Formats: sequence, structure tokens, C-alpha cells
Amino acid sequence: MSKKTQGRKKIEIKRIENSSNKQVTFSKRRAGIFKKAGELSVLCGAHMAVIVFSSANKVFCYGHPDIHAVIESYQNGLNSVVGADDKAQEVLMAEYNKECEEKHKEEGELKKKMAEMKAKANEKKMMMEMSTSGNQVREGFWWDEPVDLVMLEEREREQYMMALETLRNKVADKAHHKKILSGTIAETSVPAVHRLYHMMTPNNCFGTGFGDQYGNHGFGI
Amino acid sequence: MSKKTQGRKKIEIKRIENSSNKQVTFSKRRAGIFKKAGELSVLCGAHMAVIVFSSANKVFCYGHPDIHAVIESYQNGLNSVVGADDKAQEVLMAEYNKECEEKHKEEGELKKKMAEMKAKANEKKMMMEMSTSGNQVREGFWWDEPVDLVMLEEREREQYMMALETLRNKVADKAHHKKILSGTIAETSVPAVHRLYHMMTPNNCFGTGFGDQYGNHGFGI
DNA sequence: ACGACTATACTTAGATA
DNA sequence: GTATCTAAGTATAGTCG
Repeated sequence: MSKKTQGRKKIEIKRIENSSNKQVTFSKRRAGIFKKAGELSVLCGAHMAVIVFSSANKVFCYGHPDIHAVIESYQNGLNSVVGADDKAQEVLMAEYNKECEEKHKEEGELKKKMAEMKAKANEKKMMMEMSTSGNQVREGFWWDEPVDLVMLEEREREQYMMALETLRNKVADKAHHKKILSGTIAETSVPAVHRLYHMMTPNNCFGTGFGDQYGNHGFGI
Repeated sequence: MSKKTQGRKKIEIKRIENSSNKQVTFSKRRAGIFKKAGELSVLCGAHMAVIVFSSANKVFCYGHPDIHAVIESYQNGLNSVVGADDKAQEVLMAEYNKECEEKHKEEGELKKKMAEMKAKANEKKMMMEMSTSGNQVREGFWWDEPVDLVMLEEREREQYMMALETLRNKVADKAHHKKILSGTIAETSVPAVHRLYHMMTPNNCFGTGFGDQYGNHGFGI
């Protein structure tokens, strides 16, 4: 019998012109990279940040242990702790890493709670979509899709933000960590953007995305 | 005849305890991620930034079309251009993307020049290493290894910095782009770090790393 | 547009030098 | 610390529902 598919074909690494093909490839490969990033973080304890803007300017990101902290470290070269000598820095870093590990464990619980809240939001979103269009309902994982905070009831939204903030502050809100990490949650570092929403990726990702409440690939700024 | 190797074994995704094993895995997988990132950028025209800190706090990064611009976009949500309406923003973004493409082409030439300069630096580095130790000479690609600017003659170093800055400013140094991108090259955003050096990864990466001139995995800042 | 499938291309763990 | 090799593990291009 003949083969069911041709299987994977070799492709040249150059701009994909076919737009829908490009969109599919983007989704698949983005997911692949985030998975790899997560694995590297876990396997090697590497701190890292990945930010991806789709060609439609939608943002996706991954960070371990905390994307903002990683970016800040990158930008400051951990310079905010200058003054201490190398040994002191080493000690600080050891403590910091230890706490990151602890935080890692706590994520499990928080993720569950967040997942529940997201589920609620997604239900509402589904219902809205069904009532506004004939499109099929999304079935992907919650973390693959930005979730509109707008969709959450005010109180649920607050809970969600709290959960995020708590998680973030678990590590950040300590005297010496305040020197390494600064700012609180996204609102302070990502000011006044209309149609702001938050998204998460599988592991430890606190990112910020821009788009409209319909999930369009609109010009999301 | 028996098999030469066992081949790849399945591993659990959990912290690798064996330190040298971890180091090897880190290098391999980091390279893998950067390659994937480069492919995603090219295939889908995605703007992206990847920052990785090794557990020894060495930094590696990748950015397309410009890591600093991507980070800034992420942090600001392109907010610096607020005031304009959506349509105007769309036009700006189209222009911006177009210029990114142009810049992309110019990179070819600049890369050659930089490669030459790097080659000089590497020669010197090799000679130093040979005279100070019996270690074998590095044979990897120049972009895989941070290069000490210290190793460059003052004038060459200046050329190198100029090349980087020119490239960066090709896009950044326009009236409306000044609103989107800001700052110049690393020195301004990564202040006074001892033993500062620059590194590049295969595609369009302008990053900054911290370490000593011997490439040690010291506590790098 | 998205998910499942599957043959194939690609990545990589472990061993070795 | 790195480079290379190979078998086996994974990611994914194209296709179909």
C-alpha cells in the first residue's frame, strides 16, 4: 500500500511567502523553542528570557525564573549589586538561586489556581465567540493562548493578578533581592497600553501581550 | 558486529547533577535554541530576543533584528509612539519592518568586515593562549565565542564598535524610530562592568557578556 | 484558520579522543 | 574545556478531516 503522507520535507531557511503556511510554521516552531527553552532551564538551571513578536506583532514570551528579572540582569549586568566584592556576590547569587528553586515548587499550586481561573475565562470567551460567530471553539491549552483579563470578573481578575504578583514577589520582595530585581508586576514596567492582556507559557512565564479582546492578530500596540 | 555507540538515550527533564555533563548539555542545547531562533526569525520574519545566563552567570544572547530594540518593544509595548492613532502606527510599523529588511541585507557586508576584525582578534588570542598554556587552540566558529575587545588594537576596536553602532543606528537613527528605539550601543545600557566584552551569535545578535579575558566561567560581574 | 497524523529531517546523549 | 561520531529520540512539513 502507498504511504499515507510524504512525511516531513526539507525546507530552505528563508522567508516563507505563503502567509497561512507561515502562520502555521510560526506556531509550531514557537512552541518548539519554548519547549526547548523550558528544558534548558530545568536541565541546566539556566536563567533565561525569550521574547517573540509574530509578524503581526503579537508577543509571546518565556522566562525562567522570571522574565523581567532576567532582562534586568541582562541590561544592568547585575550592576545594581556593585559595591560588594566577588565573594559576597557569589553568596548572594547562591541564595538567590536557592530561592528560585523554592519558588519553582510553589508554582505547581499556583498554576492550578490560575488554570481554574483561566478555564472560567475561556468558558466565557467560548460562549461569546459562539454567540458572535460560527467559528469553532478553541481547544488548545490555556497557556498557548493569551487570555483576556477583560473576560474575567473584576474579582477574579484581582485574584489572578494577586497570584501572579505573589509568585513574582516570593523571590523579588527581599532586601537584597530588591537590589537585583525591581519594579513589581507588569503594570509598572509596561505602562498604559490599551487592550492589555497577560499570557503565560508552560513554565514560569510572565509576559505581556498586546492585542484586542478577540484574539485578532491586529496591530497590537 | 556490535554497535559503536548506544546512541542517544532518553533523559528525564530534571536538573542535571553531574556538573561536566551539565556543562556539555548546556552548550549543545544553547546552540540548538539559538539555531532554532535564527530559523524562526528568517522563516517567519519574527522579531525576537533570547537571553541565556549559564549557571556560572555567563550571558549568551540572540536578537533579531536587534536585541535591544526587541527588549525595549517588549517593555514599552511600543508605547513611546502613543498619541498616534492605529492607522498611523500601522504605517510606522510597516516602514519600520521595511527598514529592518534593508538592514538585513546590509548585514552581509558588515559581517564580513567584523569577521575580519574578529579573525585578527582571535589570532592574537590564540597566540596568547599558546604562550601561556598548553591548551589546544579553539577551533569553533568565531561567533560562538565571546571575543575580547581588549584583544583588539584601540583603532580596530573603534572600527568594530563603529560597525556595530552604524548597523544599529541604520534603523534606530530616524526621527520616528528614535521614538521606538532609544539609546545607542551597549555601553549606555550596560554601564561600567569590569571585564566587559561583546559576543555575537550567528544571526544579528548584539549582546553583551560578562566574564574575564580567559573565557573562564568565573562569577562574571 | 486548528488538530491529528506520519514519514522524514533534525537534534542530541553518551562515548570517545 | 571541546570536537566528533552514531544510534536513537524529537520536531516538524505536508496532508487530511
